[in-house]
Amino acid sequence: MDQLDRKIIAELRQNGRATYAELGRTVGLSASSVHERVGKLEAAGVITGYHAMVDPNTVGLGVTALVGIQPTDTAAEDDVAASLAELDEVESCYAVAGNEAFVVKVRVSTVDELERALGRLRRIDGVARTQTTVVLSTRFEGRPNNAGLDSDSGPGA
Amino acid sequence: MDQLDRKIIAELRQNGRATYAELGRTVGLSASSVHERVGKLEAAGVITGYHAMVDPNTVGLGVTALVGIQPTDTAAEDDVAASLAELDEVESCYAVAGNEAFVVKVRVSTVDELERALGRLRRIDGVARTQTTVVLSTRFEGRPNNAGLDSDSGPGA
DNA sequence: GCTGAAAGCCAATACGG
DNA sequence: CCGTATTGGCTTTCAGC
Repeated sequence: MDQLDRKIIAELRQNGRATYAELGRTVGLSASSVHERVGKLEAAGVITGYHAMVDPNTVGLGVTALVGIQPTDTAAEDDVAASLAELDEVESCYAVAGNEAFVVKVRVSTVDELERALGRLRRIDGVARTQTTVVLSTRFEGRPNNAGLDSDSGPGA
Repeated sequence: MDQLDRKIIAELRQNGRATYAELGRTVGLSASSVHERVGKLEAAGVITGYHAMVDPNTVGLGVTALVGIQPTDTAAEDDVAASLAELDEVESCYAVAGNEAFVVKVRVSTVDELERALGRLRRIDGVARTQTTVVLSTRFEGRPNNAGLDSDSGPGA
């Protein structure tokens, strides 16, 4: 994992469909060298996949909410997480410190759907309470954070 | 935006590097038709980009936190959002309903770095208070939510 | 809007330094 | 670990339906 790898990663985060030839031109390597490096980065689990980003509003997912989940005293967190994973509308799930066991991001089409989704969340075994924060607008999201990919590991590190 | 487009989108969300030929085989179209459809989806803003996903832990970003941001009474929210966007460690930013104006996701290398990042957040003009929730583990994240991409627009819709 | 064909480019592999 | 070479597949464009 040297500077060249970091440049390749940064480029692929920005353009996941960049060709090896393009990447080679950007970082100053041959396409085959880039191919080899990317293969190793994938095998090492650094690059976990490539995905098209879709504007949620254009596919009928205009309502987003962040939902804190308080478990019952006897709940097994892994079981709760597994149940959360089964709900399509739960896009992300974080186990957190604090009063709540999890914070999940939920995306649905309408406020009506949100109500139904929250009902499904509360019906999960081991879920005691939910606390919902409605997202009014997404200012930016999933932005490439290159703190670990530039020359230093972040401001003031 | 018909069923074929939805299948193409679902496929590209899962594999952003799928070739047009592959997509064509999956959905039952020629590569050139897929090419044309994808171009239109990109032009229409449905597909906003393609990105490699990177395991944060492997690039020195092992600490994640969700930070609620309470603005001062006189703060201009757009200015605050713009300031948040200038910080590399802020990966996502949502304007939310409730006590707080924003919830942001912060990713840094260490707890020390988190402390410094929170200091930078609080120093932003218009930020009165922050409330930080440390993420203990990411169970899943950014999962393809195909609620709007399947035949119906979600469970029970 | 889809197909099929043609030209150039790329992916993937193998091999040599 | 990197570069060159090769083969087959793919992208991209365009004519035609």
